[in-house]
Amino acid sequence: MEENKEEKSLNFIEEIVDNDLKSGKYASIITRFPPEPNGYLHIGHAKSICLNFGLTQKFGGKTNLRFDDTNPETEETDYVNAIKEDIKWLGFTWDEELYASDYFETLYGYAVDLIKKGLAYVDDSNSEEIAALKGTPTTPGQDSPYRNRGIAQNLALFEDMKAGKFETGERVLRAKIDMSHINMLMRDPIIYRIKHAHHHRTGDKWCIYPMYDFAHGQSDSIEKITHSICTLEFVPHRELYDWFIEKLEIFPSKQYEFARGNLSYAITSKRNLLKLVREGIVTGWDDPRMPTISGFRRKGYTPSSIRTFWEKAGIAKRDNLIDIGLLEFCIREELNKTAIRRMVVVDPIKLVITNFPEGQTESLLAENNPEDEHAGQRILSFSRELWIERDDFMEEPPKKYFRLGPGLMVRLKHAFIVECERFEKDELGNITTVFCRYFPESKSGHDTSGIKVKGTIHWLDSATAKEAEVRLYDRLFTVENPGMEEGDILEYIHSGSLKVVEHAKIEPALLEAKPSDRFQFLRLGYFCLDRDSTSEKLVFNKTVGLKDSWAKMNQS
RNA sequence: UGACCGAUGGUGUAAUGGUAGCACAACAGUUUUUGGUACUGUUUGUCUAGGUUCGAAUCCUAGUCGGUUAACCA
Repeated sequence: MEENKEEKSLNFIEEIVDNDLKSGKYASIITRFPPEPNGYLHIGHAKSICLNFGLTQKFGGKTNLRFDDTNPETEETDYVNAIKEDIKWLGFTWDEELYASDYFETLYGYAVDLIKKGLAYVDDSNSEEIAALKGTPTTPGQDSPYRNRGIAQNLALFEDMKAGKFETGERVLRAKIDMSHINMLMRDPIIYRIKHAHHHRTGDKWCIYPMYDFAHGQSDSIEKITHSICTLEFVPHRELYDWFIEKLEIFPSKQYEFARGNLSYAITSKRNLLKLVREGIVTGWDDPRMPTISGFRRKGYTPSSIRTFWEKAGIAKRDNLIDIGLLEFCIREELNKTAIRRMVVVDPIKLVITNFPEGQTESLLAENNPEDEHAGQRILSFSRELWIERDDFMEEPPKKYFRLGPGLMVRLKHAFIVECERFEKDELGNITTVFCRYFPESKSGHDTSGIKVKGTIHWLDSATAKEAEVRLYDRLFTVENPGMEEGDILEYIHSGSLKVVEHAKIEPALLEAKPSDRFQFLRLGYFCLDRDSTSEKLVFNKTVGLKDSWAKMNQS
């Protein structure tokens, strides 16, 4: 009977792996996650991480972390550390921590091999000259005047390059393939360039550095990666990838490509992400509005919600723009089950219970999480003066407004039913105080009043309420696909993406919040403690709002 | 313009020549001391035109549309 649980179909890469294992092509697989340490990991990287590590979790094998650090000018150790932290936080453990720069010596040897085979040459042309002879997709390129140098001279020149006898950019090493090849990448691609730059790991040992195409596939091969998974823009590189492996006669790693995952209302281009940081649009790489892994972490997302999200989004080869609503669904679904409920009033107005004696306090029991009976209870204090949310009162309520207004009744969550008698405004016309009478026999759990109300609102006892800062986040962009928009990305920044509430009223119990805690602020959304919190002042970040069908009803 | 990759409801993703399914979203309803949750139901789809076949989302041909590709970046 329990046999009929449906087997989820494999994605196309899992299918390839499955076939390779079943056919005996490999006894076990090795994958790798190969970030370049020149920026922080974002939600798109998480897809690749989940795929690569997920594959070996599912089929067995190893997954390496390999930093693709072949460009000393942009790469930094700080990024290496941040990347490692993010991967660990996501819940994955790599088998080996490796660096393309570990292979510089080997790679140099491979280049020498190529030269000896007559398959590489040193070119004295500069960047413009090389571009000029490259041709176009429809016209063939032309041979460089240095293309037919002898092997011995190439060997000597390449050694001189390595020895630092030339300036940055003065010479390059090129593979000798075919200047009229239909694939532009095969038109004698540059494989080594001179950069007199300090490398974050090898220091000043090298002044020549391999290009991506002469480092990535070879690194895969050295590590005996069986399935080298990358995104679609590398499809044309595969031909070169295979060519080097064939000519070098090294382990035949295979490259497979999948479509990068794009999230609506977000960008995942490192260039633009860096711009947001540099221009001060956000406070840093881990600003909760950033689509970085560290941003989502600080915003209160859990690792499992991100993993679930990519599981649901799937893997394919077509371009996509995934609704951010799916990610929000994933985190709500998890937090609904696990988050402790607390009451917080973000925009307070006073509510006075006219028939409740002054100076008296009543204690009420409130469940911590209706979805989790083991979450326990807490005690709430109730007295004559309370705080309620400004949104929960209207002077002239429309139909179907199930909250407070002249003559209307609501239940105060975990407490009593109250009926509005009158209200006061200040000289600007803002509501300041609402006066209600309460029904003592309507106490939560002991309600004998027989009164039925449609609405329940949250509240706080003004005598015991504390204060905290609450940061309300909204999407960072005004358009669904900012990356595809014309012009500067900064034109599409949502000015209301952060609203800071300096003095929100909070339950005293919230004072004990720890950094790892996540809460549902009743009727508002999910929140977590921000690292900016101090002992004097707590700061809470909004992770995501609750679904709000009232707001939706009113937006049309 | 060339080459390559792709095209299934609003979005994402299955169906591997044999009943187009799942999730999110949307909509309607039930329950509810969170306008939350849970539950039930509904709407919406194979890019176009030919062909192969008893049978095509799937195979073939052509077209259309979208993406990638002409860095001493990865």
